[in-house]
Amino acid sequence: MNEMQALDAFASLSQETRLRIVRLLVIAGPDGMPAGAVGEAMGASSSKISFHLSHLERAGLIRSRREARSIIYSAVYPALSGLIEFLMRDCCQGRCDPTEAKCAPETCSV
Amino acid sequence: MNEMQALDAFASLSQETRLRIVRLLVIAGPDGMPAGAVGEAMGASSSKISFHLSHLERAGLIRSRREARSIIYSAVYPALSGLIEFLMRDCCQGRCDPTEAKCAPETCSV
DNA sequence: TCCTCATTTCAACATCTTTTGAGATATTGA
DNA sequence: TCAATATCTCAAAAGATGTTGAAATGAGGA
Repeated sequence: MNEMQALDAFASLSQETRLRIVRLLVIAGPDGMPAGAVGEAMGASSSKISFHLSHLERAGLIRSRREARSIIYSAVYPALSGLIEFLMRDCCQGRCDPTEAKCAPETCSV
Repeated sequence: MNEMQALDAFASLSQETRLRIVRLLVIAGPDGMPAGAVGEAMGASSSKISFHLSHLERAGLIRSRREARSIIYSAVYPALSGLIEFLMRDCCQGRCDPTEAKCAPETCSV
């Protein structure tokens, strides 16, 4: 995960419809769900959903596969968890380990 | 952390200067650093830095305290780590625990 | 008190993002 | 092959966000 990827990912997640789509797909699990079902869950037009789904896919947060007539979208879990790793990298100049537990900078400074 | 707070946080992190400020403050640790030093590190005008610092503070990702003439900014760690918790909530319909370790949905579906 | 330093505020402008609706494309079953 | 279904693309309009430079505020020291 580099800065540019992180920026794209955060931009993707900063939009209400897209954040909801990601959470829906996180809950759905690795099998994912078809674009149409996502659209129905969001109550949004197909072009709107398509726009947001490709935005999320370009950012690497979800991916798609075709299955018969449908295109199935699913969450890319490592991309999501990689975001916090990127944010917390070098936390407190390396004096604490944010991957071990919740980063507790009170315990690692001075 | 609710949806609106998460949207604000992600929007804050989706801008290059702001993402760099947060990473700088994460590395700086809980003591933080004055606005002027942040601006110098970014090579940006004071009004630009001030705009982005208040954006981040409004989103709850950083906070400030006055110390003599300077205003010292520091990262709010729980707000940062709360972001992934929010994203991963109910992951795979609760069949895996994303806070325990990296969420491994391969092991929790079907 | 007055001056200086550190930071914030403001308004105008430029730029980027999202929504809309119409039409295009791809896959399957009759 | 044709019709039906599922999804995507595109351009224009609307809306949101970031940048700039000048002026305002607020704290501390002479």
